[in-house]
Amino acid sequence: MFSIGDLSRRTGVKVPTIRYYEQMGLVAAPERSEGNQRRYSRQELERLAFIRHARDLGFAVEDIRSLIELSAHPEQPCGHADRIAEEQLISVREKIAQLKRLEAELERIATCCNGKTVGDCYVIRALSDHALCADEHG
Amino acid sequence: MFSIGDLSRRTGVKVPTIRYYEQMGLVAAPERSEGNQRRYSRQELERLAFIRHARDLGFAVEDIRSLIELSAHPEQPCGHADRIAEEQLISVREKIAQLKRLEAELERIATCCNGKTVGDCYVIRALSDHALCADEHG
DNA sequence: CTTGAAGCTCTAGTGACTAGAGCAATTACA
DNA sequence: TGTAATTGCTCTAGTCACTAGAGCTTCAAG
Repeated sequence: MFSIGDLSRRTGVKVPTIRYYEQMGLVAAPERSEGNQRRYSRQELERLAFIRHARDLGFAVEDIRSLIELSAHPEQPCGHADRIAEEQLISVREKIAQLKRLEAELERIATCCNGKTVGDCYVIRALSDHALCADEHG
Repeated sequence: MFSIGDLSRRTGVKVPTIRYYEQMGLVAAPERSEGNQRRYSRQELERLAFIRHARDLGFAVEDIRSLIELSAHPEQPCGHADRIAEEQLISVREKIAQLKRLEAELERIATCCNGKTVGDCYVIRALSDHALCADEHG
């Protein structure tokens, strides 16, 4: 049996976050000690590790809920789980592409500032005048 | 003079967001028509375009507030504006690196699922068992 | 048996908006 | 000039995924 602090240390999920997940129904309400403290089993540790891992990978809490439901029915086809992961992959790729555009523009902005005062600072000018942008964004 | 809707169309910032920026003090409260509707000048249009652009580049509202304050003092050295842009560039690069790690793992997860049912689905297994990860994350 | 860490519940705050209710003003057209 | 559609107004509350703090109780070590 693990206390909520044990669970936190073992999974890297903060204590208030574990309680928040319980409130959201992502993890079930565990047993309690006589003094009303949460006591977790190994199974619950594993579920929390699963959640942690999925959150690290950027899955939304709602997606994680779906994945958990799916894993509770191991006899069903796994197409749905696949689709969730693929959608996540697509959205990660989009974010990367977007961020690379930002990187390019920020590089241009941040490295070209030869002005000495704000009045001729390229950072400010570039943000003021969209025409200075090399590519379209937003 | 522009109505809030004009401003929205010209800058791509949604109407409620413009009002929110006013509340946050990012844009000044504009003149009002006799019937109490907001009326903006070209200067205010330009400031909003600046904000929009900076938000697109991922600057936090607080950073934008700093940049606006800086641009109000064009005689000062621009090192601060530079620093904000450079920090932004660093954080964008970190996000890209992180997302690339996610992409790699999601690719592995989403494309290797040869199972027919959830019970042997790689997506679920990979999320359950961090040991299947090729690299560390989180 | 005491002390200090860890736990409990509850409320409220974060950032950057977004949505909706219930009105008032403006604009386009007849 | 009338009227209907559109746009605007304020205000409150909701979103996501937590995080912080108050004020109390329980637990584990010495």
